[in-house]
Amino acid sequence: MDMEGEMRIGEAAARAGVEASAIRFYEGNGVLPAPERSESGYRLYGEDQVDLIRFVKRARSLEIPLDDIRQIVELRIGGQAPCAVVRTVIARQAAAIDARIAELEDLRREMTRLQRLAEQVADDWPDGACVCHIVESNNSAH
Amino acid sequence: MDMEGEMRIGEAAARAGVEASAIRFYEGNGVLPAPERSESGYRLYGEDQVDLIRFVKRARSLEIPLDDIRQIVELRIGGQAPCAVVRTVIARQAAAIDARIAELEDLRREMTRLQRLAEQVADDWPDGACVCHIVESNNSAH
DNA sequence: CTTGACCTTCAACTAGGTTGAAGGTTTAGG
DNA sequence: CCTAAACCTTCAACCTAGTTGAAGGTCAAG
Repeated sequence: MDMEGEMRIGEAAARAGVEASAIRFYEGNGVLPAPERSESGYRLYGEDQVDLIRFVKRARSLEIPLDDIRQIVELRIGGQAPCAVVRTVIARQAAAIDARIAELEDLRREMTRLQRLAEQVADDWPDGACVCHIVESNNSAH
Repeated sequence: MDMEGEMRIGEAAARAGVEASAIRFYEGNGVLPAPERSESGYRLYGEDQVDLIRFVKRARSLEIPLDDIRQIVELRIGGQAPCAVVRTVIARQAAAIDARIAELEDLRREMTRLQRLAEQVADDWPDGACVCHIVESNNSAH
């Protein structure tokens, strides 16, 4: 019942929904283990490896850093339950996302302020008014 | 009245609030013009150059791409009013920020869902329950 | 036996810088 | 005068997370 190594990288990539180059990149960076090779040197993957690739894809779609993913994958491969680490990583990522959203909302408010300022300038000198200085004249904060 | 080139890169950087290495990087990438040099090869900046560096810093703090900033700086140096481009760039950047915020809010909702799922699992099997599969079991969307 | 699809490795590119090595300059103090 | 600190120079490597392309090997079909 040795069903290992049924497919090459192209099919594994298609099944997991990533590009083959991404799989090679993950392997090269220690995120995924080196798979079997055919006699001629082709990488060969089984269903379980495809599951692992899917896991990495899903985690990346949550924008979790590869360093964190690598840790979790290592535990899984080592046969240990990565639950605690998964919880920690999710919490950390949630916090990072919150922080980034807050940052971007600040920026967005600032952009709106600049746009209103630009309109104002256009109202004051309607004929080809100059908006050039609205960016440099407001170095407050950030 | 030749007051050009009163300071070296360190002071210019300090006055503009950036690192000297960033100024060299901007110059090397055509965002800032090459400044005068002293006999011994040191870069020399005047107040107007410092203003230009401040402008770049301010624009970067709005996370405007260097390509856009370079365009605006080129117009300014060429003596042309960059107003129209500034308006366009601000609008484009505002749209980009909106898009990114929406993306991150989706992610944030997904993280919250995962965290609730993890609690649920912990409730069902309170003694060292396994959360490992909550990430890989939800490949919907994204 | 050739064509095309697939695979291999390695290197370069993306954005926006930071960090460090190896070496030259300037300035203040002894 | 000499030296040590602080400053400057250029160039190269590193960061994230891959993608793209070159040069070449493998394999099935026609």
